Amino acid sequence: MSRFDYPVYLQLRDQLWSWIEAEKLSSQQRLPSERELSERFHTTRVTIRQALSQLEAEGLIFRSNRRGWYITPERLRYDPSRDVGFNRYVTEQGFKPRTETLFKQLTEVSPWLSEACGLEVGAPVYHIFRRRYVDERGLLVEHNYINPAHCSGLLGESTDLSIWQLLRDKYDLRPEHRDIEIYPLALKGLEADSLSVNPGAAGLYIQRLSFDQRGEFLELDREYWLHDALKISVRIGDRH
Amino acid sequence: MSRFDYPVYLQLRDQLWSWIEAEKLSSQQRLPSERELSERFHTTRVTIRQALSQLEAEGLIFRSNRRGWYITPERLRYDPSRDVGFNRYVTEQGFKPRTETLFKQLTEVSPWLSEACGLEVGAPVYHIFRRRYVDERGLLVEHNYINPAHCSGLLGESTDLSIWQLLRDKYDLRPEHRDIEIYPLALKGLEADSLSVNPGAAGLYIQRLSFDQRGEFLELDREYWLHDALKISVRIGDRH
DNA sequence: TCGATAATCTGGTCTATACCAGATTGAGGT
DNA sequence: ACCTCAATCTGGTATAGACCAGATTATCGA
Repeated sequence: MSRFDYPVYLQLRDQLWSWIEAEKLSSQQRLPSERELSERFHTTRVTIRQALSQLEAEGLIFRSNRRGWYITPERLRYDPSRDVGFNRYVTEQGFKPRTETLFKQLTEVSPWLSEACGLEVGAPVYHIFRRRYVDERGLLVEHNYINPAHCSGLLGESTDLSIWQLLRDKYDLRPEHRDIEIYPLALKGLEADSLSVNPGAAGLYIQRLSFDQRGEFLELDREYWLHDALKISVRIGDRH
Repeated sequence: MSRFDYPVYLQLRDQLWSWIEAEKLSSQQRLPSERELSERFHTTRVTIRQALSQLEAEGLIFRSNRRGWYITPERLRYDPSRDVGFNRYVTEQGFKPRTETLFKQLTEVSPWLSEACGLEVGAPVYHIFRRRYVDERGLLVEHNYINPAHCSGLLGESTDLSIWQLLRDKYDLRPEHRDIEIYPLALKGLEADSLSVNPGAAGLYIQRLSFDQRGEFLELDREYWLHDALKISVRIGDRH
């Protein structure tokens, strides 16, 4: 009952999968080099790479720039509708969070940002760019564009923790409603570089546009996640 | 100011992008064959394929099994929290919807389904498997698992339209709350075959677990979308 | 002991070629 | 005008080899 046309790279995929299970490789452990694998499985490097890419697409393994292939950790559960800080929900799930602020600046509203948030082109806006880690693997980068109207001096604060918490506790600002957009995309340019992945790597884009109690634009959040890093989980229509 | 290490396949990507713009190729139009492109751009087929894969990952083009490369249509906007049928919101956006029921059957609750929905293993459950098209491109396949308790005879109805509408109008069943899960995955097996894509093609998984007015399990919906087919758009916390 | 440097290892890119299977096209026969 | 079947075109898979640049490791000198 064997399928004749089952291609070699898929057979290799299966063998690699079994091998990983047998060796009980766990999160963040490294696989042998491509050259070693291609010898061990009697094929060429090109074909072994096809099999590895397959497992990468399936989220079992990931590559780290010119260092090797590693076992992908469990997906992080994430609810973009809840106003809970990154650090908190990562910790809740038993992982170790870390946030790096790559830059923060006061800048001017660009045309596309104006389109999205309603502020006039050229108006002042805070722009924060951060990278977030879980167990020391960089999972996403995030652009925050914040309306400085009611939170001047924000950039003087530490932004390595929750911006949401900062806005609430220090400036009494909280999102009243939000527009959320989610879609798969290819990481490239700044986002790919910041996450040390090759251009074209699969990613997930999450955008949150928040308005405060007054109905004014509060914040635009643009998150670029690795495709294998998260599982979005939302509960809707529950009163509890 | 040229970057020395900008790889050929990314240069080709840029050239192809420009070429597509210049030719004003539009939705669903076909590109020249890989062999022709590799001659035209003075490179090998392997490298041109890398460039094409890049554009595929970015969602500009898609491949149709051994037929060629085509321009990807605009993404469909989709709100999984709204109880609006597929046909309606596709039409609203100016596209042409179509649904194909690939099979429907009364079957038994499997262990993983029991885990998800709370019904006992072996209990009866309706299982419907459908494929959905937009402008004659198959964008997703969908498994519906429905609790037959309050809608016996459902399988006798036509399931090429909205199941949600059927449940509401004929059986007075409506989802009261839902648990939604979303994450990127690789399409494979039945789902990849049904969408005529290669195993490992990037996809988006959307699961909706619905409970009715009584708090009883109503329906489990598992959708497998092409990665470039949709843009999820949700509004949260708005009273309008 | 430490820091700089050289050797080595890794995945990333690229060429050239070959054959296969599914999809499409075209020629011929009715 | 239609069907059939062969030729052809397409992307999919696979081999064998090569060189590059970044990352890591080993070595050597201060």
